[in-house]
Amino acid sequence: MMETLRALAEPNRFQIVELLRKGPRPVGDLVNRLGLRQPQVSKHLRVLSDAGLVEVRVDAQRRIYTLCPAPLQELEEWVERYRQLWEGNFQRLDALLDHMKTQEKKRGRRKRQGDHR
Amino acid sequence: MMETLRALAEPNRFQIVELLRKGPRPVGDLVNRLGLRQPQVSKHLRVLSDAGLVEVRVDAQRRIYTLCPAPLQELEEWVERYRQLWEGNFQRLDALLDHMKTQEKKRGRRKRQGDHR
DNA sequence: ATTGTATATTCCCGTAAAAGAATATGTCTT
DNA sequence: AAGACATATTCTTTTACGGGAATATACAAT
Repeated sequence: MMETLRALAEPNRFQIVELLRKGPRPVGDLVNRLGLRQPQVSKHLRVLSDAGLVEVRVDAQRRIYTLCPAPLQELEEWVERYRQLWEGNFQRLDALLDHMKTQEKKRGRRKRQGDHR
Repeated sequence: MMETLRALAEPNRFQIVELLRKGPRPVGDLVNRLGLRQPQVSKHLRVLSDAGLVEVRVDAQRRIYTLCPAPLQELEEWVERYRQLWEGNFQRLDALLDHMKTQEKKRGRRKRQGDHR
């Protein structure tokens, strides 16, 4: 998950992923579309590959890169756990309770020292 | 979008977001839960704030941070555009066609030079 | 066998960004 | 008013990472 995010957080890699969304592409293709030089593209592809975001298929001298669903799927699942945020504010409660609990100690400490607020 | 990803890509900030998912929290609370020092937490919160991921509510000396839905919602929408990836492989087609088009030029060039493969 | 083409890798450099330490700001308590 | 407390900001140091240039690898074509 962290690795996925790190990989996507770089603008050029993000673009690569966007391009690959439409389908697999060889490196040269990507080099043309992005304004980047071939070595940098290869390097970015390496990072994406390490993150499991892309896979290579070898076709003679060409390397055809394909987007991998898994990490994106994971990302979606993760962000979906945040739905409650914009689907009603039934959060506040436990957080506030939790917060009050944290304050207890300090309040107690103060009382012990004669806090008569 | 890019800013959201950049912000989330840092492990500690990611943790902060995870913590805030359950509800708003003051800074000190976060400092306790993460193993971080207060200034770093404040700095990370600054980045998250700049990315629009959190908002502050002032409560006396406390600053209560709350997660903002919008950027996460955007992120979800973005990743949802990738659903087709794991919901059937009806992609390949246009990509391949596109790829073949790119190859035409070169093939033509080779032919002109007497490519009799 | 030689040349050309597609891609990957290595090394170096500059910059951005994170951690550490110290300090500033503002509010509360007494 | 003085001290404690919670948080933010600044400055410095260190580390990570992306770009550039050169080179390596591997397959293709003649």
